[in-house]
Amino acid sequence: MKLTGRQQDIIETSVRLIAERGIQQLTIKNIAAELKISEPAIYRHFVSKFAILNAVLDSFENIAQSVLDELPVDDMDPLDGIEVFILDRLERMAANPPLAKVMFSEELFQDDQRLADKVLAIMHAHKHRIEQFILRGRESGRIRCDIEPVLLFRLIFGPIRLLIKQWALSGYRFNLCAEGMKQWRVFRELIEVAGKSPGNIE
Amino acid sequence: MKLTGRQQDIIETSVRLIAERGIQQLTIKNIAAELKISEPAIYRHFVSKFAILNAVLDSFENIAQSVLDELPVDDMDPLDGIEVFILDRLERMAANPPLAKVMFSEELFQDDQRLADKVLAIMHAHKHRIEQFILRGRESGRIRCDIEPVLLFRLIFGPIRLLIKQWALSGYRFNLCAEGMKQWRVFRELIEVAGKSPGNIE
Amino acid sequence: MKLTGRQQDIIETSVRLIAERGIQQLTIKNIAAELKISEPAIYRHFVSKFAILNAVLDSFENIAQSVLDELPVDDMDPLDGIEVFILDRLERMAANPPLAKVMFSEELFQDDQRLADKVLAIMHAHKHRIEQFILRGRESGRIRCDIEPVLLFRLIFGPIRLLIKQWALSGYRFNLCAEGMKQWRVFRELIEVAGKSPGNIE
Amino acid sequence: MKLTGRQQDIIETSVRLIAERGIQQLTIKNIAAELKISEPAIYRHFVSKFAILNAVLDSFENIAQSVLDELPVDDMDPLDGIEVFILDRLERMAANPPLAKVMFSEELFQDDQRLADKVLAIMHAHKHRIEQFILRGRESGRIRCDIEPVLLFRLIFGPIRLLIKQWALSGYRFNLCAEGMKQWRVFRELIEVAGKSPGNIE
DNA sequence: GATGAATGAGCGTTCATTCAT
DNA sequence: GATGAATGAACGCTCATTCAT
Repeated sequence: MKLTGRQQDIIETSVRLIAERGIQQLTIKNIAAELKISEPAIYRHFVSKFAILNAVLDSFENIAQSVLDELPVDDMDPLDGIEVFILDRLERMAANPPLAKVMFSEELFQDDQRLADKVLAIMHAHKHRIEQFILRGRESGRIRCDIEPVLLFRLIFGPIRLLIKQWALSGYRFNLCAEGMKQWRVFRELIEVAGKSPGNIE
Repeated sequence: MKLTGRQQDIIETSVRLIAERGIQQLTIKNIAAELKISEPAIYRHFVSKFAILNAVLDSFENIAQSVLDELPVDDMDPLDGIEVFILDRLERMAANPPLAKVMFSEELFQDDQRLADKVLAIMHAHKHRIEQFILRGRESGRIRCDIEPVLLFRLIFGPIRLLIKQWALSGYRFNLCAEGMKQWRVFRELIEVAGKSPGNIE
Repeated sequence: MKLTGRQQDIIETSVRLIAERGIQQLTIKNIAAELKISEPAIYRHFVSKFAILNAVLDSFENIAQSVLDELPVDDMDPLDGIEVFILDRLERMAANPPLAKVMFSEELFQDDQRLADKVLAIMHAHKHRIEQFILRGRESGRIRCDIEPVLLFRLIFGPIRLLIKQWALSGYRFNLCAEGMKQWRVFRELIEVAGKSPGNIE
Repeated sequence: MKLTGRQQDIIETSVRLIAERGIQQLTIKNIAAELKISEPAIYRHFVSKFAILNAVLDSFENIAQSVLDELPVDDMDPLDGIEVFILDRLERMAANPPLAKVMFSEELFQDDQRLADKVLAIMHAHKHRIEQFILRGRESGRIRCDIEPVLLFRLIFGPIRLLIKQWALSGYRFNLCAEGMKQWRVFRELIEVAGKSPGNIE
């Protein structure tokens, strides 16, 4: 599944086009124009438009997986793990703003069932990750136990998603990472059980 | 701005088509086929496709405004006001599931700047309402003051939006209102300042 | 299966285009140009190019059936029945020369399995008709019995097909019906059992 | 006009592609794919697609000529000469079934006037050969004289062509040579003048 | 000899929209 | 209030072919 340089160009351009002009404007013609090549040239690199959208989603999947696979998140304090996860997403979005407009827009890929399913799978994997942290946090006593994990997940990620959407709609006019961390930490305090972090004296 | 019966049919059908088959399948042909009339007949009721989408957004706006305009929310406890607002949205979505797939999908209207702006305006009005409640809640001491209103807004509405999206993606397979109220109330408890509800000893 | 006027125009034009310029030149663009309408206009009358080709074959089928259904061929002398059948085909071809280039060109429809099957079915129906005559001719003693019916069919129809092809390739430069009748009758004499026609004295 | 090995590969593949998938599927891409080389590589061996089709027709021409040039057909009994000719064609087709689908399909090359003319020339040469035999047969009294040579030609070759077409359309499901010889011989008996074969008492 | 990348022309098809009836 | 017929623009995609490597 290694991508050639041109394939990466095409994916990047596609994400940008969706972000800037909407999915209806994601046409082979527009992609080609952005890359300054002819339309048929696109087909040397992807067999169809579907293949392009599929590769776009694959790249989202990779993004969603990469950090956590590299970090020793399993040894971390679960709340720190969630924080790393969130910060990673925020930083990626900040570094590649079009992502923010596209990545959490499940409706965009509704047109094709296969793509819609893929989007769903990514979303679930995402959720699964966070819930793992939550469960470990409950077991270790770091996270208060009086809130169901599924509700906690929405309380953690819902605001972050909304923040990202606001950032995109605002034309990227505020500091996403700073605001995002503020957003997360204010909630973290609400659910963190004080004095239970290892080595805490208090 | 009164709509004829046929106009309402068209709007309703449009929302359903977007929800069920994606915005790319919202074509004059498909709308006409659903309503079992010819394509040119659509133009008797709306001058253009843009006008239809515009009317769809207008209907969202009306939905977003209606309840609050009728209820004496200003005299209510602010937290109860928010609760009424959320419950109203949930009930509307539950009663008209396609709404859930469309109403919070700002990207769908990205194609046309005028529509995108309208979406933004609706979202802002939305946010403004909730923030009014939050401010009153702070003033009256019913809501804890150590969380910035903007963060609170996202903490209240982010999870609800995410829940609605999950409900739509799940094929409407759980009880939206029940789950939504559970979601809201668990957070309400976190931000409600105890002993300040009317009739409480201070 | 009634065709509108425009649909008949399109079929007729299609047959002519295939005949004059080859199947590769049978494009929606060319059909539209011949009819002096735009390409999309074609789609008001046929849902696809496949549907057009299908209708072309249907029209062949009708041609192949029509005469025999109207004539009292069952009461005829079988050899006369075959003669009527052949003459009918020749007259139709002569009246509509493009037919001659297309009707017996099974390869032209090879591109789509459904069309290829339809061609085969027409061919079989054709063959079945002739063989019925042959069998009746054998039973009634009008046709010599020392030649297998299937071989007789090829001896009757093979030369006629070849003649039609030569006529088409020659640019329609000879009298098809006259030559065709000569062709048939010379063979008829070879297989006709003399003195067995009703009322013959000899 | 000597062909390289690769050129022969390309011609052979082309004939097979036309036979199996229709002339519309005879594309440079498909030829290249079959030969497992790249598309531009084809152009090392033929300057254009036209050149390929031209070479295909040349190969048909060679096939049509070869046997008769090698055999002492001029010294043969004319009816035997025709039989050798027919049997040769049948054996070639049986040995290379795609040929059967393509060789007598004049319409396939209709797209280009130069190719269409070439097809016509082959057909004429073909016809000329057989007619030579017929004339010699008449002169030597071996073939009945009451049938015009041109009609005789169609009576001889029409059924064989039809048989070959039926064989191809049937998916090559019967023994072509056996059936073909049966077909020819039943007609041979009809036109052969008895008692004139060499060694017969007169 | 062969390839990867590219292209202009053209394909069948769908789009929103118009117009005469 | 509705229709059948039509259209210019655009769509995703394939074609034969070229060119630098």
